[in-house]
Amino acid sequence: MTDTTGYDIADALGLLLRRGTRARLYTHLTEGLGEAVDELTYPVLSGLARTGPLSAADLGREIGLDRTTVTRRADRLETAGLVQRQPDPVDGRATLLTLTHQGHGTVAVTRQRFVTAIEDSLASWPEADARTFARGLRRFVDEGPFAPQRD
Amino acid sequence: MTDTTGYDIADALGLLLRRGTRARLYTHLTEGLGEAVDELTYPVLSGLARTGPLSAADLGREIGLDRTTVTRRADRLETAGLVQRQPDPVDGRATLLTLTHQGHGTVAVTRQRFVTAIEDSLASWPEADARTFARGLRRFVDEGPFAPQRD
DNA sequence: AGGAGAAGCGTGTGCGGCGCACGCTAATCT
DNA sequence: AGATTAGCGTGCGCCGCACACGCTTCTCCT
Repeated sequence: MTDTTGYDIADALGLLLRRGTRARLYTHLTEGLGEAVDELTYPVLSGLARTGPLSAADLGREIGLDRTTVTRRADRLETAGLVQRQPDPVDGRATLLTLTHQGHGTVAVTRQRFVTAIEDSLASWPEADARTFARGLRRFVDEGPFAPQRD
Repeated sequence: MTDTTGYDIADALGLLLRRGTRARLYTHLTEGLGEAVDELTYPVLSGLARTGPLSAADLGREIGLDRTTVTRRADRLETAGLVQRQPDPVDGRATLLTLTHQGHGTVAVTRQRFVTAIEDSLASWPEADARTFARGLRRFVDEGPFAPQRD
């Protein structure tokens, strides 16, 4: 019999990467967190959480957006009190984007919601299967064909 | 010790769903297939491949886009010879969007590239592990918290 | 040491994706 | 048959995005 492993994974990933899936996910994760947090601004927020204080240009490189786009999204988040700007003490040209306390809290909430949703869906799995799957997924994503930028 | 399964999966999925990942994937899959096929038009193409001939309105519901957006993307694909319009024989108001022979070919190429990339990245895995992972991923996506629209 | 060029920032502007709203035709329902 | 519903194309307006400009600050070379 022929091996369908690649096709099975392709189907599953295809579904996962669909627009509707992403939209539903964002809607659920950011619900009730204020209108400043949406599918557009969240990557700025979570990028900052990942990297720590960063200039708009650097953050743009990190998340694959133009510097000016990052600036304007950060404007909204700053107005909402989730992000703060401060002059870089080391470089007088640069402005560092930083998460406020509330900003950290917002990221923590969305991340926790994400984890909870995953754990709920894994609740019916034998624990060993769940662990195996988690390890496999991590490996697949980390060394996968299109995951991190290696350049 | 605490269980980190949910966090591991969340991290991996987070990386997978990032903008940059998606962009790199689309770039690779659609390379050299003509400028009509890109991240915007491809969902129309693959949606049609999935469902068969469909009206713009129905296809819009399928892929989560406004009817008019689908119409305009289909215009480009039609110009490029990948999609064809024909009046619905059953409903005089409707226009069915259909893949041309070339359109089917384009979808086949991208899908094959996707499968190949996945299989390449799995080449170093023990075959049993790869199969287990594929089964797990399918299950996770199918019954997962945000996969198919159940409404 | 000082001037040139590079690198940071904000913001004005143009392009393009998106969906609402309009006017139309065809189907359906009473 | 008339009214309502559902399909289509297309003209807007809105907004995300990045390029381009002018400015400040750093860095580097002479």
